[in-house]
Amino acid sequence: MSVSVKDVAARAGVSIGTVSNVMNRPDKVSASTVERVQRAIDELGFVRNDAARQLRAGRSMAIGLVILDVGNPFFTDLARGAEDKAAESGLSIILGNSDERAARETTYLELFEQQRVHGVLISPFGDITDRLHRLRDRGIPAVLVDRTSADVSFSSVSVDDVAGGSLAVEHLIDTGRHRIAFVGGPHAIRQVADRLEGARATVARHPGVTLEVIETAALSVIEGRAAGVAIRERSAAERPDAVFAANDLIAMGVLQALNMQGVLHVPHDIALIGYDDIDFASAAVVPMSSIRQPSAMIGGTAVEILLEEAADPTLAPRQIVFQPELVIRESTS
Amino acid sequence: MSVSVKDVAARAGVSIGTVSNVMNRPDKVSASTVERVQRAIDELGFVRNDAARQLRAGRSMAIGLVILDVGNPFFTDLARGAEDKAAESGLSIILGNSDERAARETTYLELFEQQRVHGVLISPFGDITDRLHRLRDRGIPAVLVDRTSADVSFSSVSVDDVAGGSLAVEHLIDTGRHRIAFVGGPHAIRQVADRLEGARATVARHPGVTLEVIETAALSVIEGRAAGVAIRERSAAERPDAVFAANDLIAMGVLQALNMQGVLHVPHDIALIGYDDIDFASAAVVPMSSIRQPSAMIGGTAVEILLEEAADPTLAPRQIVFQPELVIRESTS
DNA sequence: TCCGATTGTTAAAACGATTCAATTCCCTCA
DNA sequence: TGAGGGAATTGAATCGTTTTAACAATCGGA
Repeated sequence: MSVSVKDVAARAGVSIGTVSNVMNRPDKVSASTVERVQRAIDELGFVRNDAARQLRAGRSMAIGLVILDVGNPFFTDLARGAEDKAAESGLSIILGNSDERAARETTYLELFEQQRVHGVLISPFGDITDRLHRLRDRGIPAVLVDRTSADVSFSSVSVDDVAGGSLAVEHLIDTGRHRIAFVGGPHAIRQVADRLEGARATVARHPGVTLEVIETAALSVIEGRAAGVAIRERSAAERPDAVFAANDLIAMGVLQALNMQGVLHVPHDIALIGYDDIDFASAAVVPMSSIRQPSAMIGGTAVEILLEEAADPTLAPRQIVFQPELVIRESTS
Repeated sequence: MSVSVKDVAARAGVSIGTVSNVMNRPDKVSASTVERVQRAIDELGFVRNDAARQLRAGRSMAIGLVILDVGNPFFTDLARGAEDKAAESGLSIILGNSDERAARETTYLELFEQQRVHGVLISPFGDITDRLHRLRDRGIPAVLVDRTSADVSFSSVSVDDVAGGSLAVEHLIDTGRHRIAFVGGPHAIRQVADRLEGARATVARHPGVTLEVIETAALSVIEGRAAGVAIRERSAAERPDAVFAANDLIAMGVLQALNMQGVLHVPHDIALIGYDDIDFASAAVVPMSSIRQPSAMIGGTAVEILLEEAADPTLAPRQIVFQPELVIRESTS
């Protein structure tokens, strides 16, 4: 059925070892043989069997990447950064979407383990340190992305979310807001918790400013909209005068809800700032202020570290932390 | 280093064949043996080697999916639909982003061929019919997504883009517009060409209505913005009074540009309608009218067809065409 | 002419799981 | 009691590639 090196070797009148050499170390083979084998390959339409190569090599040329949400441009940008960097070394990325569900996260890690991937990049949701240790014991390194590791034995590439939370709230206070609401969740997600922590710390430094916390079940537009509706329906006295959303999707949902009846106006009645600075933030009903993260660079850097650790497993883990950046647009001015 | 069936067999005191049976046909093995082998597996932390399984099986349990742009929510929704459906049969999806570049598209197809994937779903960019035929000759079926195949020997799942184009322009004309501009490109992308064709046909049926075509280099927010700036800078007499964008990303870019100086107002000065109805469309500066496509269902249906063809290669190819739906929002009222 | 080095090529042994024909064991029934 | 049958298990072959040790051929130098 399928054509193998054996067929190529027969056709070219050489041994299968030589065919392999032509593909992997052409310099070890005489020019005339290379040419002959190459012609046989073309004529037969031979395509290497990756499974066989992997079996022999002991590991695959793919990197597993698990992200929290494919619907979030922040993560797709991150994935793109990772993909580009991986391609430079001839590796490919297998993308898994955990969708903020522990079961799916585990499923992907099992899959990657079975595939003997080159390494794993993960934006963790559940508690997976055991699994990551197991992977490492098997020679598969892991790097956490968008998250500093609680377990410092793993490298991580992240953004200082506490600083980002501060940056956002500081800005809201600077523009004269006093009653701030934080919208986002679940708090089990470290990024959310950190952003909230930054917000809390900053509020604490400013007497007279209050912080209300509205927890959502997920970081999605839908959840944001629900929270926004709840805010809109309050009396003016009970409403916050500013909302800090845990990410831009939540922020867009909140914005939609506030805007819906035309009675509340952003930023006049309520200022709004998001997080991630996805492309769509600047195109929103009211162009949204946000906290920018270097998403593609996070992905690229994570791949770099992963490859270094794959090459030398004794390397000490590193924690790379990028600084976020405030982007001011109409929603807070 | 790594623990294999052989180790498990030794530990459990059975042959490797039995270990394999425990994993694949437990009913063929006595309960006590199953239990003993299972314990050995757990104790040793055995994980199946996928490469070896694949090598033996002849093909992998993954489906390759090539999409035009991961940054476009339409495609990530489609991918999610495909992933969910594939998971039901224990298959996984390997996602490749061609980024509207023929070279990348080819690279992914080569990769999938080497991986002996179960099948390929592709939203084609370049001319790949030869490659797809080759894949099929090797027993790898392919289904085109979001695109009717010019080559009817392949199945496809798509949306009637000509009808969608008509729907959009019909609506613009209904709301009193006469000078319509179509923004999008490259025209080499079939979806773009079809939407334009639908637009043209509709305009032709309405005397007095003109259609101008502005071609962009890609279907991105950036490209849309550039086109929007060009429109904004024209004199009022030369400006169109409506824009039909080939997709929502382009539309959002156009919207940003028109909105920028605050001199032009959507929909008052220029009406705007996009295509795809991505989540962000309703959250735009001016909530955008759009043409909705059942993105997740396209992905799911494509996987279904693919699996059927993989099971029975003699099946006649089918062309599934969904109908698009007009969604009216502020940008055209 | 012979030796050692160099270059090109080969044959065979992995890698780890699956599968299938062959074997063992035990039970039942005539 | 012995033949026949079913269930459980085994052993060996197989998938397609890479790798390595061994071998052959060629050549320059002594």
